[in-house]
Amino acid sequence: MAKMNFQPLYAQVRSALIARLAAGEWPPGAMLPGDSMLAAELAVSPGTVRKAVDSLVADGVLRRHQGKGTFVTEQTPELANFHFFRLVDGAGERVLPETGSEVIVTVPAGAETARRLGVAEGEETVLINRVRAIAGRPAILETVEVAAALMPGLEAESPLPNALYPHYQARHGISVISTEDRLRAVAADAAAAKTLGVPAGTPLLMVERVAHDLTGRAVEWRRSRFLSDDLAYAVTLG
Amino acid sequence: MAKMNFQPLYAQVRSALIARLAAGEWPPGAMLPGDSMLAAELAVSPGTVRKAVDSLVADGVLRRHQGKGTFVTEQTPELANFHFFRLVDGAGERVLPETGSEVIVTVPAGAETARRLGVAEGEETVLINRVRAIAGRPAILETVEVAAALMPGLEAESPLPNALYPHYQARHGISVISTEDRLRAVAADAAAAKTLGVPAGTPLLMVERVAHDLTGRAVEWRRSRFLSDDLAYAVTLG
DNA sequence: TCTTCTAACTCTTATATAAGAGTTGTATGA
DNA sequence: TCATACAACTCTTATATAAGAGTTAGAAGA
Repeated sequence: MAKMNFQPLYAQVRSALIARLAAGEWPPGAMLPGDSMLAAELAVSPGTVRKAVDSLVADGVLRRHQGKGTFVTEQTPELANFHFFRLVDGAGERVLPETGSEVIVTVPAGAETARRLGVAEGEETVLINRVRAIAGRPAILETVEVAAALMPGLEAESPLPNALYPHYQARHGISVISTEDRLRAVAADAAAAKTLGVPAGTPLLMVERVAHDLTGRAVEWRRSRFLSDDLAYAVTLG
Repeated sequence: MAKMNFQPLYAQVRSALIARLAAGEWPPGAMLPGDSMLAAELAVSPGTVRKAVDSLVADGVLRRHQGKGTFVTEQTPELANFHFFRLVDGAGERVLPETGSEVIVTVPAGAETARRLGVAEGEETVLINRVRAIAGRPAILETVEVAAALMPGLEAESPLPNALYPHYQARHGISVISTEDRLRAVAADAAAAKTLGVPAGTPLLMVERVAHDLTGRAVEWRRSRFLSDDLAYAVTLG
């Protein structure tokens, strides 16, 4: 029976768990102590632990398996594609991108990048330019920016895998759990048109994304342009 | 201590509540019996009722107010705009549309409309064509289709309010609680370009949407085209 | 009449307990 | 050695209880 200072107990337990997860006490894929074990350790009732863990499961940070235990969600290409890659074809079936060309450079952060990532302007940033293909046809132009200090050595890790979030987690301990996406329609400029093999001015679906980790920190700023004649970005609002 | 046949008890309670809500036993804005009252009525424990109601609150069907009670969510223009209208301006601030012209006709359902709405091809459908403005400038072209049988008299209710979902609920007892949106980039055709005051071929953000009510039924098929030079569709994935 | 206090109701948080169901490793027996 | 049974652990579901906090209406007093 701990007293509640500012937040309810279960929210405090949740915060404590997030802190320990962020500190790496339980790496991705690891099993947490059982509910009753955690409850004893934190001196709260099992029901309160369960409520806190439930919220982390809802956020995708943890997952439970009856009879086995509670585990830290491990980013996999499948999971990342299912959760954060929303493209479907004309029939509504999900499509997966294939790797194309890739150029990685380190540059000082521009004004917008600095604002999106919450770093100082001019700070070192790794910039990744990729072309990705759908069904063998170049269809996605992607620009990814990450603070260099956050993921040291990223520039040297080329070629990067198709799904970046599992890579961030496995190599840099950064777990992306949510994104803020903003979608617009833009016209293909000359360079984009040439790369995608379409006329200049062709409408492209632009997705601007800021990705956040489990502490809420912005960790990636990404702009993707999609050839959307047969592709669409699908999302459910509820 | 009822035995669980197929589903856990709390899921059965949830289904029972949905059925009674869909039957109109508690109209929008009405207050439900208290948790303990419902528990006694359904012969389950208060904790089980709470779990069922919690899930309906999470789905936006109900909302709780400490000290007051649990209420059926009432669609309001504010709520509908906040939940289902995702446009933001360049600064990330939400924008609200203004009403423009509107044309309503009744037509037989085409193949795609029939498929989206789950009705037979050729069935009577109310078709609404609207132009909506942002900051005084025509910026949205919208085509809305609804099965005529679902909302009798809709055609005669012109002019319709800006937010349609509150109108569906208030006048036809249809509560939209989720949508499936698909976004693409398209080029403005001659007619669209003229209406929006831009050159033909200007990229437009196309949002195709199927709206569902609390029983999961498809109730509206909508296509909106947005002038997205200063506007974007914002969504959070988590 | 008006203000204040109280009672009764609501949801919220927290605890304790128990039985069911799925998984895994170990001990037992053939 | 091998197969089976069991024990110990996990999450899941369900119940019961209690105290805290917010709201509202009405009773009591000035």
